[in-house]
Parts: sequence; structure tokens; C-alpha cells
Amino acid sequence: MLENGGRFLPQSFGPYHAVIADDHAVVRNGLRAVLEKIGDIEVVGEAENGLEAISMTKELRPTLLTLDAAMPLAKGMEVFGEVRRWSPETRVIAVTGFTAKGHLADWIAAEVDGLFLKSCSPDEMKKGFEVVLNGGSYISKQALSILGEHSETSGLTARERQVLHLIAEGFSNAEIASRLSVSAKTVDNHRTRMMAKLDVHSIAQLIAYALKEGLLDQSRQL
Amino acid sequence: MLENGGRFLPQSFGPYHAVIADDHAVVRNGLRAVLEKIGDIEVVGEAENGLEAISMTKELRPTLLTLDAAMPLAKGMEVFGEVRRWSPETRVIAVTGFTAKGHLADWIAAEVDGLFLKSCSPDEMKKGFEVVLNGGSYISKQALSILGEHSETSGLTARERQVLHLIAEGFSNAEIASRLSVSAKTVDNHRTRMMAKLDVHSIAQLIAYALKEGLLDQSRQL
DNA sequence: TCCTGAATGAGGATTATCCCTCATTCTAAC
DNA sequence: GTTAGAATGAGGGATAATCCTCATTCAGGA
Repeated sequence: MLENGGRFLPQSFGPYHAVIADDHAVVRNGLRAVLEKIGDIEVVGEAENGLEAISMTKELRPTLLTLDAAMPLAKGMEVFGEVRRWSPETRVIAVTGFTAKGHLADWIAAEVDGLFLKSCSPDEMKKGFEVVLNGGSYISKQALSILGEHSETSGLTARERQVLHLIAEGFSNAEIASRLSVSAKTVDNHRTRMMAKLDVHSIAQLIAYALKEGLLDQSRQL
Repeated sequence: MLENGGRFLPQSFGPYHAVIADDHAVVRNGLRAVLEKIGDIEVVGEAENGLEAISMTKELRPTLLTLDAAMPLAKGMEVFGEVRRWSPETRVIAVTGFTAKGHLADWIAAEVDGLFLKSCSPDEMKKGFEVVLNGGSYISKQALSILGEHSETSGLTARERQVLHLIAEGFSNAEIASRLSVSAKTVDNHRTRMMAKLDVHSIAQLIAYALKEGLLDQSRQL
């Protein structure tokens, strides 16, 4: 048997292997239906949470991994990092329910191979999966449309976002200040400039805005 | 052709008709797969949002409606109310991704015919769907398990919850007071007692807690 | 090089929140 | 018929947030 020149391109031999990672069985069911319409592919595993997704991918080293963004125990993005480390030849497709621009941009920045919203049609999904299996990358139309919107990502600086996270976790200015080793006045200033940028005028509005815009990746397992 | 005694019991004639309502095509795909394993049932429509679900059910009056809790334009619970009004013979099954006790309890209180988490196995889902089609009601094991937990639903009163919602929307005590036509001091008192019950000490912590516990059914379309 | 923007820090004024106490009314339960 | 809880309202004080202005440092770009 030939060694295929020592390369690990999965599309060069036999049927493809796929792992589906999503905490919702009904979603796994739907993804399985899409995969089964593609020839030469076998679903070899289903993971119900992030840790299972990591260990399963490390062990099975599948051709393809479909990855939910919001899972218990480990988020999709964390799983993605581990997968790229331990099974770099696996093609990874993110299937996310979040429609916030920042969230989608994070996946693009991480160089995921495929990106689909859960509202994507099975037809487009099938076509996109095939593109990814053939070594290409595919971003679904809906995702591209959202990414195209210049929702000005609020224009918050890194430090402001950091403060925002701590505010949302319930810390006061003084607590945030000691945590960041700066003065409370500095935190106050960060907060003031942030609120001016977002045109909100209270903590509650700030958190509501942040949640709506997906600026906070709260660990909710929906 | 006989009129079937003028009764509308759907199980008395022909194959059953089903409508699937969920904003995520991949979930609709998974539910369709479950339904297709049940004999004598035909999926006659798929709704992508709440308003579509309402109009589709009014028009088609299906035997069965599977209903997602979080949809754009109208939430599952709102759709349920309309469906019970305009198509009372339709058996309604809620399929939800939310695992908060309060949310599940709301569905039970509304007397939905079936209640399933999205993480429910296809096998259990199929069996439960059949029970509901045969006139029974079915609550999935996972849902029952969560409902069994005495997470003390925080012990908030209706008025306190109402105030909590308005706080989370960014209104100040004074604004909430004018909205509820009470004095600002009353709102302050509601807030104080609420925070004592939840053992939090700032708006930010209050909102964070409320989100985590699912006390706020925020209209995020996940 | 000059200028902008980001991060830092402070003073000070105005509100709002937080958290007590106390009191009244009404309903529902025992 | 008393008790308990829920909703209402108020006084007052301590603390925190909001929102100005002003200033310094430091990095990167025109």
C-alpha cells in the first residue's frame, strides 16, 4: 500500500470520518441527516459536551468535526484550540446559534474551516460541508451578511471590554480597580467613556446592551 | 363522505399532520427525522419564526405542533396562547433549549401537551411524541428531573419579578415607578427585598444572577 | 516632529443606589 | 378572627455611580 507521499490529506483515501459535537441531540440528529446525504462519509462519534468533543477528536482524529459554539464543560472555541493542537488534519466546521457579529468574527479570526448558522438551510449546509471536505473553506451566506454589517463593533478598546466583563460579573469600581491594579478613578473613567460610546447611562443598560450585542460571551448552555 | 359525527378528534381519521416551528433549520431537520420514524404522520409545514408559526397553525390546523421556545418575532409561549385560541384541537409539544426550572414550570403551568429538552434523545422523543399523539401528555425525563430540583425558584413575588425585568431593561427606580404608577420608594423597597432574597448587592450582580437562573426570558434569538 | 488615541489618575458636583426602620392596607390561610 | 404575606409608601443615612474637567505618559501614524 502506498504511503501517499507521506501526506495526511484525508480526501486522498477511503470514506471520510466525521464527529458531531453538540449538546442538543435534536441538532446532532439534523446534522447527521445532512452528513448522510453526502457520499462516502461516516459519522463515527457524537459528543454531548466540550470535553467529550476534545477527547473524541484526539482519539478518533476524524476527517471532519462539526462544532457547536455553546456547549457545557468547554465552549466551542476552547474545543477548537485543542483540536487544532492534537488533530490538525481534522477539518473543523463551526455551527453556531449566535448571530452576534463579534462572535462570528472570532471564528473567522481563529481560521475555522467552515462557519454556519443553525438557521442555515440543509441544502447550503450540505454544499458547504462538501467544499470544506475538499480542502476549501466555506462561510455561510447568512454569516457573511452579518459580518458585512458595519455595526461598528461598538469601538470599545481592549481595556474597556475587560472592564465591561468585570462590571457584568457584579464587581464595583473599587473591586475592579484592585483586580486590575489601577485606581478606582481610572476604572470610573473607562466606564464613563464606554458608556458615552454606547450611549447608555446606567449599569443595567450597559449590561443589557452588552448582552444583546454579544460583547459578553456568558457561559450559558442553551 | 361521513362527517365523523362532527367531532374534530384528529386521531379518528387518516394520517396525522404536523407543523414544525423552530428558527434553526438544523433543528427542524432533526425533528422531522424523529417525526418520520412515526408511522402515519406527515409534516405539512415548517415555520421559521413565531408569527409564521401562528399563521401556519391557524391555517393548517395540524394534529401536532412542535414549538421552539426561543424564536424571533414571537416567543414560543406567545405562539402557544394563540394556537390554543385558534386551533384548540392541535396537540402542542414544546421543544426547548432552556434548562431553567422557572422556564419549564411555565410550560407545565400553561398545560402544554408535551415538553422536551433539545438534548433529549431521539428515542425518548419519538416515544413521547406518540404518547401525545394518542391524546396523552408527556414530560421528558430530563425536564422532570430539573423540575424536581427544589432550586427555591428564588422566592420572588410576581411584582418583584416585574420590577426585575424593568431593571434589566435599564430603567431607573424613578422610571420604573412612573411606569408602574407607584412611588419610587416602593420600587426601591421591592428592589431591596429582592436583593436580600437573592443575596446580591448591586444591579450588576442582580442582572447576572437573573440571567443565570433564567428569571429573565430575554428575547435573544439564539 | 507633531498629533492622535489609549491608558492612567484626580477633583468635584450631582444623582442614584443600597439598606435600614416604620407604617398602612388588603387578601388569604389557619 | 387572628396571623402571615404581599404591596404600598416614607425618612434618612451611607455608599456608589455618573459625568464633567483637567493632566500625564506612551505608542504609532501622517
